[in-house]
Amino acid sequence: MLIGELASRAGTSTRTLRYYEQHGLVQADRDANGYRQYDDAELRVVHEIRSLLAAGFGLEDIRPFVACLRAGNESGHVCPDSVLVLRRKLAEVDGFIGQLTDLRQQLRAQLDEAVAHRESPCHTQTCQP
Amino acid sequence: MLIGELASRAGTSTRTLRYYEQHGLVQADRDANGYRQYDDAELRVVHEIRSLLAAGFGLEDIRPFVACLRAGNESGHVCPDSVLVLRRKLAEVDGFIGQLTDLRQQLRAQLDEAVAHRESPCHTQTCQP
DNA sequence: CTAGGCGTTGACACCGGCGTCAAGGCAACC
DNA sequence: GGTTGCCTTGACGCCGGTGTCAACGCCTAG
Repeated sequence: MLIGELASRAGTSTRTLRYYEQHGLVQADRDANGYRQYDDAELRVVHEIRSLLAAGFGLEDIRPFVACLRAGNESGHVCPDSVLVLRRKLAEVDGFIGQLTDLRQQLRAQLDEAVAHRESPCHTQTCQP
Repeated sequence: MLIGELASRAGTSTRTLRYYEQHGLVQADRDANGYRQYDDAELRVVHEIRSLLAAGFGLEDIRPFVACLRAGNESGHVCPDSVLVLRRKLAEVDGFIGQLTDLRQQLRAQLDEAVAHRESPCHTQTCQP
């Protein structure tokens, strides 16, 4: 399979595939003319990468998942290294949710305050005399 | 007040202040020699910008808050335009929290799955014969 | 032979809020 | 006059994943 076919089958671009290869995530043999030749298994790898990226992982984090797939597992998530990354990400997400929840509180408070303020004697930009 | 003093009083850098000015958020008069001369009120403006940035707003979003302060209000949050931005941001944050919550669910599920998998016959990278 | 459709590498652009360095002017003190 | 320390503008770098263009090679069909 050439790069264009893999790209369209994976729903992405050739640019993207070359980028993944450059970062050691996707592998390709070369034809005599220098064209990349892809194994069918690479399609799965690319799908794994795409879904993890969509979930907010970075390429570095994705590496162990790909290695896990290449090691012959049905899923990229079952290897110890992948699990470590999953745990770390879970913690990150929890922290992030916490921050956003705090922020949400503040925003609500400021909104309420602003609304309350509007009922008091005029202080706003658009007050009419 | 010169730029260095404002920077240290506001806990930021001169680069940052010039950047804000370039984007129309901070204002300065000029001395005869071209030096920026800041009004005391600008310190407050810079503080407002810093805290909103820290809360995750972008410079564009911050503009109305600064305008509100300049209009003589005690808080930058009380003007209609600011309130619009606050509402929009609140909605964004809610959406984001929702996405992260979904993601969290998926991560938990994948972790649990991986752990369950490890108890079944060996499929992982590091299995010993 | 030529056109066009695929492949190759290399490099710039983007976004946003700065850090950081360059090359120079101004002020004040020794 | 020289040093030090502030100021000025301008410009590149970063981060990450990708779009996009350039300039070129390969292959096939008409």
